Amino acid sequence: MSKKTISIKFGEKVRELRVSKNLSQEQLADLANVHRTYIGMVERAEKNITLVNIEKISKALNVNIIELLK
Amino acid sequence: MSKKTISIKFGEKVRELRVSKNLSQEQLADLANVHRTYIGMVERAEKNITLVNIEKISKALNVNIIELLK
DNA sequence: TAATTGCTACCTTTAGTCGGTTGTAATAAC
DNA sequence: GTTATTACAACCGACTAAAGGTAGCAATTA
Repeated sequence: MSKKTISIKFGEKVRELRVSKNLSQEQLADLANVHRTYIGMVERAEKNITLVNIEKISKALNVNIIELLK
Repeated sequence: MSKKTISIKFGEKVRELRVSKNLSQEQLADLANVHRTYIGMVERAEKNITLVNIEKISKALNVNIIELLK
């Protein structure tokens, strides 16, 4: 039974996919049209991301939203 | 190809599942520990819900988060 | 007419932006 | 083998926009 919060799991998944696609935080931010510092905050689970931004990031990473929540 | 935003699709799904389980907005709100009117706003896509509240509602509906985003 | 939902308005908290600085690690270069 | 140079991510306030959350009443429906 995992103690990891949903935000932590989500952030880890974003980082994993971003790195696997050889993107910097800034590059991903540009693709998703969010601020560069925001990607770092999401990956570190410092922010409680909204549904619209979850969708933006999933599109920027070229994966289905569901992949980010598995 | 659907023009429905992710928030609209999400709200419809919440309502569909809530009704199918014979819950009022208020009952679901109590289960999820959010306010009664908030559930209505989410179902009507008037709010851009955050990940933490998505999780609360999915647990209250007793479904996996993924079910709410399909 | 009782239960449920919608709508409006409001306040508090936090998501999300912005511009900058700092530390690190790798590469090359002299 | 110490010096740029480059790229990256963490961190830092300060700020703005929007989400979270509540209350009251109108409208709807069973």
